[in-house]
Amino acid sequence: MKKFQSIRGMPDVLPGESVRWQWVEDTARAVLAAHGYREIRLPVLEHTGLFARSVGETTDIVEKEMYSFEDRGGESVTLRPEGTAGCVRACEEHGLLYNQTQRLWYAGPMFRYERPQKGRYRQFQQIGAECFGFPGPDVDAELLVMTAELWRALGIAGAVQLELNTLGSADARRAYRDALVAFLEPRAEALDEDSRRRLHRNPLRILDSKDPGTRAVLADAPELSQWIDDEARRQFDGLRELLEAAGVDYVVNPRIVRGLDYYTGTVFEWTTDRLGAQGTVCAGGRYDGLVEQLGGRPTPGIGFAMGVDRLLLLAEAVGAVPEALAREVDVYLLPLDDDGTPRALALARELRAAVPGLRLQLHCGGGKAKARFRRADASGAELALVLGEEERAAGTVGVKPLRGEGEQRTLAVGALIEELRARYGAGRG
RNA sequence: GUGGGCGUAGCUCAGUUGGUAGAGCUCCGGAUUGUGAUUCCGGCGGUCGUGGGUUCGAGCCCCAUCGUCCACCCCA
Repeated sequence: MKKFQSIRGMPDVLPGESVRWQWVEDTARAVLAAHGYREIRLPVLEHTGLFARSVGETTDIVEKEMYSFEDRGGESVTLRPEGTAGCVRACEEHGLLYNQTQRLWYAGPMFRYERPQKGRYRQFQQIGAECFGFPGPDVDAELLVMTAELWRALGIAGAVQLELNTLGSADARRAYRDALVAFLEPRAEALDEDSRRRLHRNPLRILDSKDPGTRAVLADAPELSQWIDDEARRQFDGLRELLEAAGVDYVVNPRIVRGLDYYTGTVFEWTTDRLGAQGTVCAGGRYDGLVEQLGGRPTPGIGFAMGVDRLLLLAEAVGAVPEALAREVDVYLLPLDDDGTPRALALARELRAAVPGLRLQLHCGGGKAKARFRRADASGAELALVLGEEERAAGTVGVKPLRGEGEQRTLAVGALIEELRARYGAGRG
């Protein structure tokens, strides 16, 4: 019979890997909570129109990467390709932006129909944060300081670099766009094929082209910086001062334009050179017009999203993943024969109740003593708790170290609990 | 969507000019009727990604297809 495979670009996270994901997610959760950000949980499916209107009709994401389909009611729905649009929608729908500010975060899978490659999957995990009602640049700085803190907590601070740019107000951006198109149109034949295609769809992306011919044409092109309005300039300079005061290093990269239409003003990317072509690990920016665009009152906003898949790859590449994650079981309780199962079941329950945080795995599946100890070893546990006929009769437990030196000892249950509390109890060092 | 590399046991991989498929690890059993990891012996495990074609004969050559990896593109 033909076996099924997972859908292309939608990888499984296997046991052994999943603890690493939990480590990244738990660390991020802790940092976000420490900064007063609150979690919002959002659906994975939204009306297709939401993304067309926010991300932009002519962006690559909307044009060719969305998982869109008709539901059974004939309505066009889309598996979310990013989180900001749904977050704004939810905030508006529930009045979260009415005369109040918000600092929010969310996590979950996003979907884009792209050609999979290292660090790029069709279903991928993002953690995002969004702030509403703050004109900046103070929250902008807070967000970036917070991400820098997360990189430190994950042990990847030395492998990432912050790149900043400002796109100016929506009007400024539009004016620059027109000027750029006016400049490039007569020189179109010197551009590469991709850039010619983008000329009327998404001209700012041409600035990012790697084609030598296109780069030569761009050398004399009008620069975005000359179109930046005073307000955006003031914001950007303010942010730079705050970052410098906070000791967060950055470089200004005028080529960062971002691929989603809703960005205005400050934009940023955290990048690394350790992951090949997929070097952006976290990116975001200001989107002061988005709430209004989706039918709300004018509300300033800023946010970012980070790719959990890529952060994990990066942490692995620089050896930042803690060794301690390898052990998922502390102790392995094995009755030596099936007659010991009832007592083992009861003892397991007693120990777990007495030692919160203890990870105790009970032997199941029978077998001879030899096979049981082999399974104890394979579980990764540090200690085997042995429950044979003798121990049962005496009301004791054999305690055998499975790693390193040490002889098997026989302890009464009370003494065992004391020892397990000291070694594995919640809050242990 | 475009270009290229790679698909052999659960895992990592050998496999000669085309001649009926191998190793290590894992797993199971034994040496050890209540003691793992080390040692020794034995065993299970494969429609060689899938479907066609060429050939007396295909893991090997050809075509298609799927998957995967890398780059472009795009982005987190």
